[in-house]
Amino acid sequence: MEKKKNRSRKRDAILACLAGTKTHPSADWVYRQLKPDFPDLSLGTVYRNLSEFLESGQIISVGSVGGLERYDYDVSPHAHFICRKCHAVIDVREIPLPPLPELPGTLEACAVTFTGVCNFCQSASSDAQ
Amino acid sequence: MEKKKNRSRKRDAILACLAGTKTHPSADWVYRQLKPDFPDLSLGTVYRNLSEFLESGQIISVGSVGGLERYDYDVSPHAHFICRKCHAVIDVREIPLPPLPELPGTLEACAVTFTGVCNFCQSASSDAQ
DNA sequence: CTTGAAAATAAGAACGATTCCTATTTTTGA
DNA sequence: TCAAAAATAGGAATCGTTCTTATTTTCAAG
Repeated sequence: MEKKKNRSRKRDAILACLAGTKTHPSADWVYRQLKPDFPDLSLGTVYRNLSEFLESGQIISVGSVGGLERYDYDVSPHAHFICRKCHAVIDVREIPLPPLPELPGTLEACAVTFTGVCNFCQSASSDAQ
Repeated sequence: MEKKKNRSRKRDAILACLAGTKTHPSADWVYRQLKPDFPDLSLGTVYRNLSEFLESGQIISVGSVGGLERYDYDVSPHAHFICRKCHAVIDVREIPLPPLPELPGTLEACAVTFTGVCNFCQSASSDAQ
């Protein structure tokens, strides 16, 4: 028996915030983004709603990047490139997944994550020379 | 100019502990594992040494699983299956990586992670019926 | 339009993993 | 044997996240 959900302007705004960016934000980023429009928004509300979106499959988690959980509105299959310097999370498409091997359990999700230094940080550090 | 490293019996034991298990342990697991043999071992020492091993490339991180960072002595290319119920991390081999697309930065590492419910938890929950 | 029960929230306390700090101990090379 | 450098213990501090409780909002029924 699942609980009835009431409408909430703030919940809508949190989801819209995720939908409207490609930055794969953290809870805090969403909070700071919405705070001007919702001066009494609390960080706990952002966390609670993000958790609910996760559970209902409306969003996915990119995992913890630099200690901050990052979220993604795009639930379609794609990979991520994560910069270990600036912690940018960038979509990587056109990754044809290989035929899956036998797994030690039932598969629910698959994440492909590349790590390195993004082009921006790369040129920034060569400038610094 | 890199710093000279002195020998340390505890550091050796921490690395050996990782080398001797396939459970992809957390810092706390390593700590509890070694505490009987090193009664004055402190958790900070485990964290510090794990960080140093990470930085020197002697081990890799599996990422945060259920809020705990998990480490892997096996640095050869392989994937992981993570059970969302018991948080087991299980090696998955024979994943031929697809030809890589153009990436938005320099590639340093690639992680392939499957998520689901492991066979053990699966049968445990069907028993519970 | 009321009204009351359920749902959502704000505010901040609590929690827990990890990092940091400092005095002490260990290691190493001379 | 000795002194400088490295490593550690112990515990405080940090900080992302979760939890608690009193208050506010939503919504359906009357």
